[in-house]
Amino acid sequence: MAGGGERRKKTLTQPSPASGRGLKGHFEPDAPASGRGLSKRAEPDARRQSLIEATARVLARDGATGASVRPIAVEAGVSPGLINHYFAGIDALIAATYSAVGEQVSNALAAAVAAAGNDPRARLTAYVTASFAPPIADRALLATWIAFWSLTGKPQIAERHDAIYARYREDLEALLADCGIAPADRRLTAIAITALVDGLWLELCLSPDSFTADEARGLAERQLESYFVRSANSDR
Amino acid sequence: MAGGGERRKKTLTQPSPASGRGLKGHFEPDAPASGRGLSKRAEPDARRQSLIEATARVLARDGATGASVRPIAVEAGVSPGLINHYFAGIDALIAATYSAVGEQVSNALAAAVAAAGNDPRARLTAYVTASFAPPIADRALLATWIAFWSLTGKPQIAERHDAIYARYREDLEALLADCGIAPADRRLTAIAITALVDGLWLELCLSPDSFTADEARGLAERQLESYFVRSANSDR
DNA sequence: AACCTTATTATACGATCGTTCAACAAGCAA
DNA sequence: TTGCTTGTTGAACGATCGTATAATAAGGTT
Repeated sequence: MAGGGERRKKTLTQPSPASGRGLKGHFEPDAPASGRGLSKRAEPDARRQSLIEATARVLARDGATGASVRPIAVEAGVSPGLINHYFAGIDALIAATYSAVGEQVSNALAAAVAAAGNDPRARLTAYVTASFAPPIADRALLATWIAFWSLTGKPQIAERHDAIYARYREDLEALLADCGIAPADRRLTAIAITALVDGLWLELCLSPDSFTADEARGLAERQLESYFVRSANSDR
Repeated sequence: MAGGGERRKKTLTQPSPASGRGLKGHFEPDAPASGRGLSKRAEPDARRQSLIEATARVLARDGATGASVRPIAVEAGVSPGLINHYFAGIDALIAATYSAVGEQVSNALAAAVAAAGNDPRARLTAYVTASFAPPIADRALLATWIAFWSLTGKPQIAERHDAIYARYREDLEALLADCGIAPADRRLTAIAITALVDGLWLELCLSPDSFTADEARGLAERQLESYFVRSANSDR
């Protein structure tokens, strides 16, 4: 919508006085911004990934309001124009970051399950309580997540949200199945557990003084127990 | 750095063609924005209230990103400068709106409880399930709430959040007490119920296709039951 | 009437927003 | 070497952000 299309012919024809190399001067000669190297002519995939990671860091640090083109470019050690070379716009970059962060969270949960051994109940508990320990229980991750929620008005972002949450519930349903929860109960049980965990996680990050991570873990475990008690009663 | 600061001198020196009264032109002559009258020299308290309500409407419509001075002023049928006359800044206005909307929600829940009659269990159920019906279960209200969450980095907003949630849990604890939940259990029970309801409410508003309001209500009711079953067992 | 107080408007400022684009630079092919 | 492709820069645009402020308008007091 912004930016014209014809005015440039005259304006920029004469080269600007000091535009030899540009960016370099603002940073350490070869290590831009925050440690990421990648200063020149990166592999397209690596550059895309680096931009996504920079966006995630900015979202975690400054939330939705701070995640604008220039700060992200600075964080990535790159000029602002480059973002539009790799992504259709800032919204597309943020959407891609949503998917990437969602994947990371998913991996962290999977790791917690894997570390729990082979007992189905232990694996389920691990999956559920992982949200109350690092790296999930993290104020910065919540800020990132809220930023995504605040953008679900755009269909592009809403799609990612649905996909990420659907997968979360799918994983949970599989774990419930391994624990012997009846197929007809799995869907709603997964929804309830997801909601409880989300709500506890949200409030735990938002105002950590109202209860502790241990209390949250205890509440989630009790909720799980109640499903098995009920299931045992109705099965018999 | 961009845009320059010198070109404006010319651009804006001549007043915009139709700026006798300014805002008026966009709307009905004497009923600015959305029905609020109050066009000139209002009582300070009424004006403050009208600005807060306009902010709430804009937050509901456009979320956190859209809640900036000018759109709010348009919604209130007022010039942008007036906002800084009544509030220390846009952040203060939004904080005040948080309190006001929190109060409204609180009132809506109280009304649901009052409508439920005298049976303590019915009153508790009404309080809990009111979140899955209008006016609470509303995409626009969620957008408002997410906007507040996204600002909890600022201490001013975080305080309001803590106060609002503390009150929510207090009310819930009182209802639990009426239902005979042991004093020692009330705090954590209230936290768990709040979390479940919040999580269900969040996802119900965010992606309404994953489950229905009725299902959410059913899940919340079952959770309540489980607390009474447990309590009955341990009491006897 | 003249005066004072204050609600309100309208405009301006400097900063920053997302996007565009001509120019520069790096690597590869011929 | 010369060309060609393309990653990359830096500057500019128009829009909009939050805030400040001089001028105007309204109401009340004397």
